[in-house]
Amino acid sequence: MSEAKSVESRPYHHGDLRRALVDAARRLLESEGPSALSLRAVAREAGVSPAAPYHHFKDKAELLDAVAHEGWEMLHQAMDTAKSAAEGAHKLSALGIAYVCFARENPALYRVMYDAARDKEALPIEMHDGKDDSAYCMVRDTMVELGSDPAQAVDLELATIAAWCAGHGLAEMAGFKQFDQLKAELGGEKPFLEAVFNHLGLFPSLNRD
Amino acid sequence: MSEAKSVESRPYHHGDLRRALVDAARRLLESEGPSALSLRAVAREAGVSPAAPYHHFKDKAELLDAVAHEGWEMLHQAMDTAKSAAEGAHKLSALGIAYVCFARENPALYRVMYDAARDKEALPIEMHDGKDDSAYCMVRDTMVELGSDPAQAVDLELATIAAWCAGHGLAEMAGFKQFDQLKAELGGEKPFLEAVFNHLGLFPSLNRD
DNA sequence: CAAGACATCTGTACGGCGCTTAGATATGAA
DNA sequence: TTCATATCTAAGCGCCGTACAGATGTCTTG
Repeated sequence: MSEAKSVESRPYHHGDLRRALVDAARRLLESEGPSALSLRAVAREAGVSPAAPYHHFKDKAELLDAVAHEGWEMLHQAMDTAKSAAEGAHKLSALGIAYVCFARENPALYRVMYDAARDKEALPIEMHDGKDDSAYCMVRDTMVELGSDPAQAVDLELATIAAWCAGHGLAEMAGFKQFDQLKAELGGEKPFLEAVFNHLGLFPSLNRD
Repeated sequence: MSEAKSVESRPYHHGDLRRALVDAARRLLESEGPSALSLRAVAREAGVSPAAPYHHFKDKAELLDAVAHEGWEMLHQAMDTAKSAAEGAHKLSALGIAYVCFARENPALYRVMYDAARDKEALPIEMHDGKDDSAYCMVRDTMVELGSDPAQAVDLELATIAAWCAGHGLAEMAGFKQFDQLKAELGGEKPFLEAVFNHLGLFPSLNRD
């Protein structure tokens, strides 16, 4: 009874269904794509009845929110890693590249993430220790580290917005067939992405060196 | 029999149902939003049975394609008008503003347009007289008019892509709540959009004056 | 003008969907 | 042990996209 079956907190009589449902959703998302992600299919994949998820999520959107949330965490981590690996003025473009690469490597997940954002009309803001720890905030912080004046709050915010919008746009369109030839000429997708970012003049420090 | 009932080409016995369906879809899109746009609802709005649309469209996606197509035409026209109204170096940012404003004023339509593009993994290319007459092409042409070297084909294309991606990203995110305060500080949405575009350094001619 | 070919539309049906409700079952606290 | 409560199942509602058979109107051809 009191013995822990697997890791921690197995609150009730079926295991941790909430966790299992999110995992099942991510599995389906990868294997079948976003259009196959029905609540019933997720329940099926998790081996429970179609009504079971409603004890853990108010509705389908709330389940997708949970999936999206994990996506944002993954994106944040990917950007964090890329920033650490880059040097000085390259940190900012490294963030952009990491952002777009994440979206391109996880297209279905990225779509769920932004569908949720569009519905809520807001990017997710993740607070840790009372501080905004979102990926968006990370871009702004990096701009300051690279020389943007934090006292010029409006300019700083506008530059961050411009950068984020460009990243999102590129993330959604990098796979479009129109660009196939250009990608081939430039030697693949990653060089293509870097080249596009180099044509964005929003990073003064980028243009300088 | 040979008398024209309304304008031209009334091919058959119910009128021009294809036209009526697209109109009904656009009406529903405006009044109820994209989530209410079911094939059955469109048929209902047009006053026909749920199966009738299948004689004019292969499936729901094809109907939405037709709606999206009209959206792209409207966007193209809005951009064309804006370009004509602007002077010299301002033509490019005028295009960007017009693009984002169109998306913001027709959010549901814009969503249908890009959902279709994402599914096809391609922007629509509209040919007239054998020439690419798409809105995307219009941006590239404008860059050339403003001094970009058409011989540097790769650079020109990259700059166009960067500009388009930034426009799309901003179009999707301009309504996010995170930006409400900033928009208020800047005196509304349009000044906000202009400010973001000014922070995109992709337009050398923009930065110059 | 008659007759058949054809395009167009309706009626009906199928399976899947999101979600609700009622009832079964297991868990944890008194 | 009892009982409230959390969790899950079974069944069902109305909606969806789509298919198909048949009715109805239009056009062509003789």
